[in-house]
Amino acid sequence: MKPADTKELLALAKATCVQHAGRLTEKRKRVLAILLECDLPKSAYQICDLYTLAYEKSISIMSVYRMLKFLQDMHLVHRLDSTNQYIPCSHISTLDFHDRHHLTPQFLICDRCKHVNEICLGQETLSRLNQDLKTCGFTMQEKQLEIHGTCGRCATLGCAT
Amino acid sequence: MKPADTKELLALAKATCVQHAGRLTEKRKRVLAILLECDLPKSAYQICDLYTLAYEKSISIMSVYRMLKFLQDMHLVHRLDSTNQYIPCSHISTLDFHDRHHLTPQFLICDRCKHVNEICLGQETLSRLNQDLKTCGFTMQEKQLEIHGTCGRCATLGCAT
DNA sequence: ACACAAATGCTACGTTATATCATCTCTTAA
DNA sequence: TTAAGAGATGATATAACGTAGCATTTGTGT
Repeated sequence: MKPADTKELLALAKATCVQHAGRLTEKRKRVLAILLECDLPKSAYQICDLYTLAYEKSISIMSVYRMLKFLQDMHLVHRLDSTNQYIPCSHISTLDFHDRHHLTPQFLICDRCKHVNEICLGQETLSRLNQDLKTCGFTMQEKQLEIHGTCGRCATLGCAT
Repeated sequence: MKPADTKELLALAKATCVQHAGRLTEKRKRVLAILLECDLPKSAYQICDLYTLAYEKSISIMSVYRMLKFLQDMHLVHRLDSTNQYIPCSHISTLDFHDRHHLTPQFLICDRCKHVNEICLGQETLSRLNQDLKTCGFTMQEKQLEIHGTCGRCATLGCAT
């Protein structure tokens, strides 16, 4: 169920980096590639291990964190604060940094199978939510929302935890 | 801007624990008291330090985690997953465990002043949100939502980060 | 007083993350 | 083409967050 080929996505990522004066070095590209090939979100330490396995060359955890930071700055990777994990952006193939949608993603995190679905809530729902928050004087940040629950597949299968 | 006296809240907490077959021991009470006296959310390690300061007796971090776990089970304390911090429940003075509202709080976290406001979104907003998620096949968990942004006070003051 | 369960102490360990300084590499401009 | 400088990576140390497992103490009911 991959939306596009990893190679293709890496090429697009490269273009995006060039546009934004960032260098998608070989190692940074490898870290992104690892995430793109994963079905599930990974921790920085897991990425470190996968890197060593895949490229037969170890990399320090420090470097991994720095590369993840870079990829986040380029909007190619998201960090899930509620689980301390990282996933590739679902919109690499359609990256458009003038579109604010991509800056305020919502993540549906299945607590059973751990899959994450990056979505954009309906405009109406969002404005209704913002309106609610406004009555508290609160302004929602242009920041992701992490919603935990059960995905359709797991609900259907009725699979155990 | 404390909604009620700490002593009073501790008494209510005690009653709640008794109702639910939990023992609010002296140490657990102290941990809760520390949180009740704080304006801002605290990490487990901060609570550990505050305990030592306040009671001139050190406590192991292990114990703090266990006490926090107990207080969470009693719904007296919430953990903020996005920041690894703890806050007292805002509803201690009105605790009613038959009311599902208290089981699905939303937290408005100000990224400037770090204050947290525990709210309950309007029923209409929530159902609209759930409806949106349903189109993705997703079912939201009976779990808190942590929303980051700027509180009214900070927005007014225009204070810097 | 005894027996039992719950709570706490204690030690060790595992995971997540950052600080700092050294080294390497790539780009640019003289 | 090479020197200078910025950016990227290496390497080491340390801080922050969290759990496992077993020993000891405390509290409750009989």
